[in-house]
Amino acid sequence: MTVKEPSGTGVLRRLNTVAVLTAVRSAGDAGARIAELATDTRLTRPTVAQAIDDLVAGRYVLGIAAGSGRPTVGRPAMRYRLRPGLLPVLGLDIGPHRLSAAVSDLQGVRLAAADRAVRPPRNAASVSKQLTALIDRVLRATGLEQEQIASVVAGSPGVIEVDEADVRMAPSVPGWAASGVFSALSRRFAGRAMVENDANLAAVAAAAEHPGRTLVVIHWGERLGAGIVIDGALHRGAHRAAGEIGMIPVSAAGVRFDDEGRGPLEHLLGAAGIVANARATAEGFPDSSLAGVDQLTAQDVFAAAERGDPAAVRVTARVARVMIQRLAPVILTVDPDALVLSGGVARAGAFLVDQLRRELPRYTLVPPELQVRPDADRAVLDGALSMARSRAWDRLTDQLRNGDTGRSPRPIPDE
Amino acid sequence: MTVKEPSGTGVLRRLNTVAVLTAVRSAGDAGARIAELATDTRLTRPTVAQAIDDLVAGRYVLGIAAGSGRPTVGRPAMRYRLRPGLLPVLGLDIGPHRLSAAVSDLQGVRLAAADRAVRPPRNAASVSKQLTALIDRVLRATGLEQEQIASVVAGSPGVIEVDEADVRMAPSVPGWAASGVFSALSRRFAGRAMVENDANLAAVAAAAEHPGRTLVVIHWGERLGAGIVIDGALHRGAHRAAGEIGMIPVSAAGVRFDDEGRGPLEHLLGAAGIVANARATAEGFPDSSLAGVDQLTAQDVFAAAERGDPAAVRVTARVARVMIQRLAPVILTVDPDALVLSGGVARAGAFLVDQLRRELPRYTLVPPELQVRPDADRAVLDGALSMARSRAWDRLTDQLRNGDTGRSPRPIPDE
DNA sequence: CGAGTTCGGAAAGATTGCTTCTTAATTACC
DNA sequence: GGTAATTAAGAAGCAATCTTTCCGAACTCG
Repeated sequence: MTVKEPSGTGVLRRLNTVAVLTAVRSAGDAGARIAELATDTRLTRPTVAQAIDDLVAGRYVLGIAAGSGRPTVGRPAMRYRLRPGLLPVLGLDIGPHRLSAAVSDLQGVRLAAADRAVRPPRNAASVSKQLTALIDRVLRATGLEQEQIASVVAGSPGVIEVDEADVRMAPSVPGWAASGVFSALSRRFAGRAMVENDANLAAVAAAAEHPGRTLVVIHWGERLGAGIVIDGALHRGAHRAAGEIGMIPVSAAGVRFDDEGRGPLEHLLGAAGIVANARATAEGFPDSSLAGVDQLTAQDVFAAAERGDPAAVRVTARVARVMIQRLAPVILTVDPDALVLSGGVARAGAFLVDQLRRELPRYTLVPPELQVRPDADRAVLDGALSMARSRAWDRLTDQLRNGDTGRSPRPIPDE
Repeated sequence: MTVKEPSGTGVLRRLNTVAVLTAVRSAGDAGARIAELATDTRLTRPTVAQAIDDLVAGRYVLGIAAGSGRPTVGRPAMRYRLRPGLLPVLGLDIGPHRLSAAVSDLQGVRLAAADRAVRPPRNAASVSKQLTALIDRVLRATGLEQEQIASVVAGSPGVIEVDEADVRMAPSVPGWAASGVFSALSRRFAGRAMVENDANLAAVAAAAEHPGRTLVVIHWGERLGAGIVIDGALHRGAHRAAGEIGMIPVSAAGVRFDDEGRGPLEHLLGAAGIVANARATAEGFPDSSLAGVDQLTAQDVFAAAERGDPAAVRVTARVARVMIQRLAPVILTVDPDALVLSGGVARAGAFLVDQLRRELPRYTLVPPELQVRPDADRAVLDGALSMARSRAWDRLTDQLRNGDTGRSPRPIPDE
């Protein structure tokens, strides 16, 4: 709708401004001197200085007097860094049992965080209300208005389909009315909110630690999903259904959902499936510590295996073998640098992981490295923040690239 | 090693020149008028004219006088198109039984093609010699010197590993000494030659017909492999081993190679496996047309199934079911727009394809469209040419973007 | 053959980045 | 404590580019 878009020497200036801003960003908290930015961007010093002036005027960049420490000869240089608090973003983890929220700025500094259990009823209206209260709480903690939030990303289980700002969920977590929650969210943060599969967000969190690599990130807990990262970028698939490994068929029956809406492999290897397996196996081992236990969790099974309990060892070994066997086609297809284990099972302990490592070479051509993310329960929230930061950054650079030089009007609201 | 690289207003000009060249390219054979290019590139007419002058001087672009047809009011405009014959590239398909070669220009016009059977012995020296003769033949047919070939891409079965211009082949096609062949090739076309897995090249050929889409391209014949195309780009994997679906394990035994170097699924569903399966099944059907046949091929089995032969129907249905069942994890992982069938089996006939289509929804969450490429045997060569063109184009635009404006020196050798 | 239309070329104006020179601020050394 | 050395920052002149604008060229239509 722009009336006209002349692309004269102005584009060059804007391009250079973005290049300088990018260089400033990658300099991190310590900031960078103009001379350093000049070599990084392959621009000359006066050009960089010009761009920096604009960026400082636009309140994107902060100049810090040399003063502190670092003894050098010559006149001390000003250093420039991204303004702390620039582009605050909101990340959400909307699980069936727990809601988490956090705010960070573009540099990744966490400004506030909060979480709470989901109280019944779990219908859309109720959950939406609880989420709103949680968001209010974190915003109040940061002192930010919701208009200042540059981007919002929410994670939730299930296949997420987006149709013109409306969100539907494919079968998963029965009764889990995420759809209504998300439409409320996108009303509140118009144009800035998006939803993403929780396994995908866990993958984004892992991708942030392996920039540019190719990963298969297994989100393994009550449910089972995978996030596929190709050369550092999340792969969503043509229908936003990539990585749905919980649906992998394990028999000729094909894809069926169990009573809880779980796919075949998810049914077999999800936490519930592992417990069921353990119960059945324990019957043959009367003196196993698993026998006759009432409240059994997958954690208990893995812990018992690590202690050497024979039934638990048997179950765990079988789980590992089946998992790798069924995962083999995924690994052969993607050929990742690493296989990352996230989700609740990632805290399972060494025995399961050792078993997985042992089985990997048997079923794959080029076994990837197996890594475990211990902070599994924070992965989704971390990924949401990471993705929100990316989106905010992309929008900012796009803005600067075409039109808004950042120097004159359009003041950024103060913190 | 460039002494210095100032990036003044010159970069802007080079950027615009590339933009104009890209617009000219996408205009195709008909060419485009300067005014059209101006709107396409969002540049002004004088700027485009300037760039066109440079490009014509650099012999990248050809101006064609309006003359022919197309009656319009006003002064007829010059039209500009890529110079025919610009950046000739060589594509090769180096199979165990047959060598194919073709030359095309950047626009995809095929300038020459030739192929020949591989004569024994099939060692590196012998095959290399035969390939050299074939290349000489196509080059002679085009009248080009080998220095004028802008890029060479060769396809061959097997996992291909490149180490500093040296090529090794992972186990596949025993005795198939492609390694030596490729090092000879890269000596001849220094810096311009590369090798690629044949399944990957078939995928590239399919990708060219579905720009920007996500595809799983099954290369199914004597051997079994897949090429993964993500958003239009070939995905090679971290170890260049992506899409090796022939290695998918079909039993707890894991990945084993048979006597012919085939992986488990390849052993089961490759052409040889299908024939073996048919032989075994036919024993229970004495009046089947497959019973007692000496020289049986997979083609024969599928043709018989189409005629309604009960043994053949049974075998084909089973093949289809096993294939989709084993392919399900791949599809669930990638979530492609389409599943493309290429290779010899793609000519199998309607019955197999129908069976495959029928099984797809049973084993996948979002069944992709199943497409068949009938020109399966040309797919590898087409893909090689397509990839070679991409590489030549990328190198050209890179050159133009930094340094070589294309206007003054550096004359392109005449056709 | 003239009016209308579109294309192609050229000159003037404006913006940008580069080069170079000069001034400023700090440390090292005598 | 003063001077030399060193590095940073600012300013002016220059070269290159794109844009705007104008005018001639070429062709069709009536």
